[in-house]
Amino acid sequence: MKALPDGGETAAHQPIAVVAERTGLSQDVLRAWERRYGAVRPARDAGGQRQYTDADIRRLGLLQAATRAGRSIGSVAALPTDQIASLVEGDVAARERSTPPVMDSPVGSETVDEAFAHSRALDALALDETLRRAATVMGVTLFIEAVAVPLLRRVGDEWHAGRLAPPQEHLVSSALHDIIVATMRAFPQRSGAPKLLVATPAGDRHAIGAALVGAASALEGWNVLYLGADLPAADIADAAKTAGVRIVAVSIVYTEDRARVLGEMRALRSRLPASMILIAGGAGATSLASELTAMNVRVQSSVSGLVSELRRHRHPS
Amino acid sequence: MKALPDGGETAAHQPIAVVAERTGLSQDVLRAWERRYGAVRPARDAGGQRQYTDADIRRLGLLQAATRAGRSIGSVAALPTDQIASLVEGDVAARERSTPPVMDSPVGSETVDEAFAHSRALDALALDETLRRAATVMGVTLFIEAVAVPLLRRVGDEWHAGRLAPPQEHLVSSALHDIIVATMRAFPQRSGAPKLLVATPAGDRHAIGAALVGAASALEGWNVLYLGADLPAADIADAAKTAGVRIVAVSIVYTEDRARVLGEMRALRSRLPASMILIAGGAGATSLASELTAMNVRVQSSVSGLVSELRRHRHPS
DNA sequence: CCGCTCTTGTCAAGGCTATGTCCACATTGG
DNA sequence: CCAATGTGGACATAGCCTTGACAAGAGCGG
Repeated sequence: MKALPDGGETAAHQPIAVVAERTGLSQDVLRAWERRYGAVRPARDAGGQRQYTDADIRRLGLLQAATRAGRSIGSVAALPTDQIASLVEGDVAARERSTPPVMDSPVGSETVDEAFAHSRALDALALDETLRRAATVMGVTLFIEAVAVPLLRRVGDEWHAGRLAPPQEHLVSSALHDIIVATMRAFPQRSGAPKLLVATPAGDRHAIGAALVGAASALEGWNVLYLGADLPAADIADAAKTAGVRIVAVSIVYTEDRARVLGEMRALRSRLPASMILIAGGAGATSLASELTAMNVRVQSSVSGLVSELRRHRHPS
Repeated sequence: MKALPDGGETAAHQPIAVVAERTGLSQDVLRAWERRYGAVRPARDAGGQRQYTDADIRRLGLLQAATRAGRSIGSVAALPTDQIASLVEGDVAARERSTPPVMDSPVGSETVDEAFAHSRALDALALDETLRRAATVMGVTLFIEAVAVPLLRRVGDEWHAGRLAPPQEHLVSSALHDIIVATMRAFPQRSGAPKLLVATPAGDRHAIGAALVGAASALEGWNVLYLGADLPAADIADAAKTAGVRIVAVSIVYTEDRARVLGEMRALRSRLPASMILIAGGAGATSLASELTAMNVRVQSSVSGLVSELRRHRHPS
C-alpha cells in the first residue's frame, strides 16, 4: 500500500472519460444529467473541462443504480447522496426478497464440497457426475461462478498447502475442462457475432482458465476460437490475424518464471495490431498487473470482470 | 532465476527504438511528450542521443496506460511516477469492482418470445437452438419454470384463439419434449433413491407435460421411470407394480372427453395398491380436480406444486 | 383502449484546445 | 554513405464543451 492515503485517487478529480468508464454511463448522459437536473456539479479546469471528484463518481453510480431499479432520474437526481444510497439499498433488498427461488437449486458450496471429496478420493466417475449434474441444474452461468471458480481456488489452496497431490489437482482440472469445453462447443458459431481468441501462453499448461474464459465468452454471444494451452506468442498472433478476431484473451496461471511470461506477453502484444485488444486473466495476471497494463495489456482477474469488459467491446463502434 | 535472456533489465540505457518497441508508443510521441510536458528526462550520450533508463520505460508505460484510461497526457505527465502508478492501479481496480451484479442470465420472457417467433415461422433448427441454449445457460430448473411452461401456455392460448395452426403447436411440443427427455436421461439412476413412474393416460397424446414432470422429479433426486404418452391404465399399473415405484404421476392435458379420462383414472387407481400415491397434473387435471380428489388422486396443477408434494414423500416414513 | 404530454437517452453541429503525426533538415553512428 | 536520431515547426484531428433537436417510452387523462 505504500504511503498513499486513500485508494490511489490522489488526483482528487477525474476527467469525464474516466467517469464514463467507471460508471458505465455515457458521456452524453453525464452531461445531460448535469445540465437538466444538476445531478452533480463538477469543477472545471482552466480549459472548461469537467473535473469530477470521487464523491461525484460514487453519487453517479448510485444514481445509475436507482434508475436501473426503475426510478426516473428526474425524481432522484436532486436528492442528497446518502438518501439515494438508502433508496438503492432498499431496492436491492426488495429485489432479493421478491425472487425466492421456487424449486431450490443446489447451492454452489455444497456441490463444491461434494466435488472436492470425490477428487480427494480420486473417484473420477462420481466427480464427473456431480459436476455435470450441477452444471445442468443450475446453468452454466451460475456453474462457472459458484462451482468451477471456487472449486479451482480451493484445490489450488490445498495443493499449495501440500494437502493435495498432483493427481487430485489434475483430476479436477480435467473434469472441469471437459465439461466447460463441451459447453463451449455446444454454442454454434453465429455469423454476425464478433470473434474472440482464447489461449494460454507458452510455458503455462493450465488450460482450464482459458476454457472458463472461452465458455463465459460464448455465453455472452461471442464466436470463440479456443486454442488451448501452452501456445507460443507467434502462433497466437498468427491465428488471431488469420481469423480476424477482435479480442485476444490469454489466461495466465503459472508465474514462477515472471520474466518468461512477461517476455511472451510482450512478444504477443508487439505482434498483434494495435487495434486488437489483448486481455490477460487468471491468478498469474494479477501479480503482473502493473507491468501488463503498462504494455497495453488489459488485466481482468475475475471471470465476471472479463465478461463486463467483453460487453463493453461487444458492438463494433 | 535463469540468465535473464532479455527480460528487460539488461543495459542501464536503452535507445529510443527499443523504448518505442517496448511501450508501443511511437518515437514521435516519445519525443513530443518529453518536449512538451517533460514526461521523462532521459540522459544523452556524447552525440546527443537519448538514453532511457528502465525507470523511464516503466514511467512511460504507466503514462500510456493512464492516457488509455481516458486521462489527457498533459494532466498526468508531470506527476511523480508512483502517483501515476496508483492512478492506473485505481483504474484497474475500479474496472473490476464496478460490476458486482454481472453475468445476468437471459430473461425467460425474451427466450419465450424468440422461441415463439421461431415456431410461428416453423424454423425447427432455430427453435431447437434457442431452447437448448437457454436450457444450458439458465439451468434446467429455471428453464422449466421460466421458459418451458410459459411457452407451452402461450402456444396453447394462441392455438385456442385460432391464431396458431397445429403444425406450430406440434413443433414446440416436440422440440421441448426432446430437450427435456434428454435432460432427464442424463441423470443416472441412483440405487438409493425412491422410484417414481411418469406417464400420460390413454387418449392423451401430449407427452410434453409428463416429460416436464419427469425432469423436475429427476432433478429432485428421484429415479424416474418415464413411459411417455397414451398409455392404458392397465399397462401403467403393471409397470408400477413390476418396478416397485412409490409414486405414480400422470399428466392430463386433453380433457374433451371428460368421461373417458375419468374412467381411465378410476381404472388406474383401482389397479394400484392403496399405499401407492397417484398424482395428476396438467391443465386437464385442474378442471377435474374435485372428481379426482374424491377418488383418492392428488391433484397438482403446477410443476412447483408437484415438486413440493414429491418432497413430502421423499423419505420413506 | 387511445391519444396526449413529459421524460430521457442519443445525436448533430460548431467551436475550442490538446495531442498525435508528419515533414524538412541537421547530426550522428556504423 | 546510408540508416537512425535529433530539432523545431506545421498540421490534422480527436476529444471535450454547449446548444438544440429528435424519437422512443412512460405516464396519464379521456
